[in-house]
Amino acid sequence: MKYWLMKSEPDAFSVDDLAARPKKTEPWDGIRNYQARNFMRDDMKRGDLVFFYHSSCPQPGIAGIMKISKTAYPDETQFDESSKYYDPKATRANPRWLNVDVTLVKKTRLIGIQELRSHPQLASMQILRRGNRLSITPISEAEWQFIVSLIDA
DNA sequence: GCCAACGTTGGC
DNA sequence: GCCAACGTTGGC
Repeated sequence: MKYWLMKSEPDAFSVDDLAARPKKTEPWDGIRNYQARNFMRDDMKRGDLVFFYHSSCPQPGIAGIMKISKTAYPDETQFDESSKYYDPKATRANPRWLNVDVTLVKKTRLIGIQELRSHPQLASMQILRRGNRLSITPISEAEWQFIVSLIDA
């Protein structure tokens, strides 16, 4: 079992949006970065735990905990010409992009990026590195446990 | 709105 | 296969 952090702009899709979905479950679609796709394809398993991170917003930070409820399968939006995620080079026979399904475990208090930065135990988190743009990053077990302890504090 | 970082594209 | 140009991300 692994731990992850996945970013979303809350204007587009927030933790409250996920909470409102049937079964609190949604495909995590629209990933158009190969490294992030490969994490989903190669490393994510059912039951893996994920921090839901709000980015590009007034209060960036961790806002919830999710779990992976379905492993990677082709992202429908790549075939949809009306979608902003449409990819003309993708075909059903040869899909380029994948998504997993995520299910909300719980909303958390917002752990802001400033709070995350204030803890030396978290200094090596990829999300805190300058210029980090990767929307899916692995989290170590120690980092996971530490952040969970912050949530409960 | 600024700007640093970095992935992608395309000409050669 | 190199690398400059360009586009996007995301914190501030």
